[in-house]
Amino acid sequence: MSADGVKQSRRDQILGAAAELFARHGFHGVGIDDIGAAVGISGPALYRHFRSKDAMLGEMLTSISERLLAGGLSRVSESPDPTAALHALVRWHVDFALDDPALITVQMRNLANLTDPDRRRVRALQRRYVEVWVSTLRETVAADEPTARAAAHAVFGLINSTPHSAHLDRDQMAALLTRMALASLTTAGVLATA
Amino acid sequence: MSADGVKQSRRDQILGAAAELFARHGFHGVGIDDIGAAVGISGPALYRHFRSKDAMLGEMLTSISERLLAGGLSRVSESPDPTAALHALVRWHVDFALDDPALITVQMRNLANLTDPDRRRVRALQRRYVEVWVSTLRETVAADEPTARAAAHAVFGLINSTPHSAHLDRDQMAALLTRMALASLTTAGVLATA
DNA sequence: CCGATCGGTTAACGCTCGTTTACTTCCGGT
DNA sequence: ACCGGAAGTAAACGAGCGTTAACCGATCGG
Repeated sequence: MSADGVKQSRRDQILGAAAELFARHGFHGVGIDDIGAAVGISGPALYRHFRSKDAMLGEMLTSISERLLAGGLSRVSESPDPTAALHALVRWHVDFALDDPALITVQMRNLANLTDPDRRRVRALQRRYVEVWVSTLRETVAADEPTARAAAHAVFGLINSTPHSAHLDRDQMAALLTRMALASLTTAGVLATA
Repeated sequence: MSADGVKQSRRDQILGAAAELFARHGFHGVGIDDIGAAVGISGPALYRHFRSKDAMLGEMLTSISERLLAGGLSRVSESPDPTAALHALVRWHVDFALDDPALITVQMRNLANLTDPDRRRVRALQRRYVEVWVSTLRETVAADEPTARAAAHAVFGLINSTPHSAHLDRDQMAALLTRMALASLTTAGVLATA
């Protein structure tokens, strides 16, 4: 058992089940026994894999934020120009939200339930991710920095609305959200400094 | 004490404080003592005004949903044509979100914590509100019904992002959100059925 | 003047739930 | 064959919290 292939899968299985439950019922609305039951073991057995319930949420949100940031940075760096970068960012965020609706929901709603050091870590990562969007926006449309920041948050809200409306199939939903996001950001006069 | 002028103010004061706390820490993250302390009384005194903690959330969300629906219906009925109605709806929702960020946050995040009958009531009201948007959207842009529904939810997400980014002053924020929302909905080709 | 009611207090109860403990079982390496 | 650790279980503990109980002062209509 030198490598961590199998061991990791158990941790990831637990984190996945917990994410689903946290998304549906909220962090405090889910008991340790519920999480255990969701992966076929019962209750305190989870403490063989995580130090505490808080640690589970911490690891979950940290990993989400890291993945978002890493993906955003790589999309931007691989884009030939700022406009392409903005399109790539939108697609990246849309794909993430559609592929992991539970994770996106937990990240949106459960920041407040993090432990203080975990919250600092996660918010630092989130700030850096927002910064990627802000600088890309400032290069593509003429917007002052606070406006670009507010617009970025607004687009996150738009894209992250995915869990609340699953009535379209994945591809149509992706196309719709992408078009709406780009229209809200790039339509002439929307972000321009008054 | 036939009229309810003063008595209502105490209830409303409690509901306002509770909304603020629920928005910041989540329903289960707030104790009955915290709510009491926020209005200067302590703990169980709240039971002179509400049957239970659940009842507080129920009344809060029901009243939000009723206000949203009533406002939406009246804006639409007072508009001369569908395009004006859509603009009025956007303005109405933006104003609501900016004036009561705590209420909007609670409504977005704490539906799951409602009692079963309360949740049924609130979701029925929300469905009717969405329906107002869907029918207005279908009259203004050529969109099939599922697309219009998904677009409505997406715009709610965009507008409701307000609590997460207070870096602009109210009027600039209102103008920005309104422009972004309208652009995402009315830009040619965005909602058109492929 | 009086008594009921309204709004508040503190103390106690009881349940839920995260965490710990003690014990078992299985399996891989020497 | 055997030892050790990984992974699981059931039971107990302890804190937190929603709710109830018992009690008290003020206010106001008759």
